[in-house]
Amino acid sequence: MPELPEVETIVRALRPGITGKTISHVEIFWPRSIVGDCGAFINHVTGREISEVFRRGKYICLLLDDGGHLTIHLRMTGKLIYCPGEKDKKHLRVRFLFNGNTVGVGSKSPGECSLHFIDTRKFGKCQLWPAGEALLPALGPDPLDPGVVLDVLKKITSTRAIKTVLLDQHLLAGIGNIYADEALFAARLHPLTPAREISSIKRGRLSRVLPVILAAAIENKGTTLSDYRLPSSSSGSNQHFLKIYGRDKQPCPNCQTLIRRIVVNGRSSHFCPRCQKNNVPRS
DNA sequence: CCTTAGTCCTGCATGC
DNA sequence: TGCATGCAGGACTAAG
Repeated sequence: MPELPEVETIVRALRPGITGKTISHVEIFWPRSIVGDCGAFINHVTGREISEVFRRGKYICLLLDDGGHLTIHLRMTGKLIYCPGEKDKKHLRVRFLFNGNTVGVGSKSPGECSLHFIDTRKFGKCQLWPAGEALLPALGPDPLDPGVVLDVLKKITSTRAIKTVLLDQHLLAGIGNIYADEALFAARLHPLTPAREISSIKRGRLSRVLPVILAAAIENKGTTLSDYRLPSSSSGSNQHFLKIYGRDKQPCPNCQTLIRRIVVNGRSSHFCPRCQKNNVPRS
């Protein structure tokens, strides 16, 4: 599942390839991949030049030359792939064709390239935000911005589990299941710890490790567990460095105690029962 | 304020 | 071997 580091990796790869290019054609193969009316989407987007490519939480954002934005959320299985040929036709949902003066990646002719939005489970969404309309207004601040995580954690008065809070995109934008578990392990916090009961020492610890873990994952070009790929269709390598996520019943890298998996807020959560002690009744 | 269940989907794992 | 079942999961919505 693409989270902040995966989306950041994709944005960095996309930026030199499509900035300054014009969207010459859009083809929609699964209409529900578009938020709102498909015809209006095509009409607005076609002929627009890409002014900027950036990330906001888990959203890939394209600033268009008319001041509007095109956002893409990959959810679980979404991918943006340059010129993948015909082999992924089965899961192709939207195809963007670009032309312009910059050098296309994997393109047949100079300045031209196509970008395929491929999404097995069809949960991903493309959305148009007209000029003047606030972009993603409900999204919280970015956990990579200095001081942000500590500020947010300080303000929490909620009794909700810290795992739930980390996944709440209104509070912090971009953290998903993998990096929430990794950060809680590094901070030695049990996922069910009520957020407002976390001591200032542990709050400090969590706010320190979270940006480091995210930055390291970006360095590794993201975590490829199944679907996630770079636009070149190559894999990330951060999966080799995960310490807790997906390691149910395997020994903790710190103390060899067997890692446990529980469900918090409907999401699977992995933790070490010894390193991540619980103040709360029950494991 | 909060939590839970349902919705969207498909591929893969499980069980008989 | 084949078929049925169920599970995962990000964000949103409705219900309690």
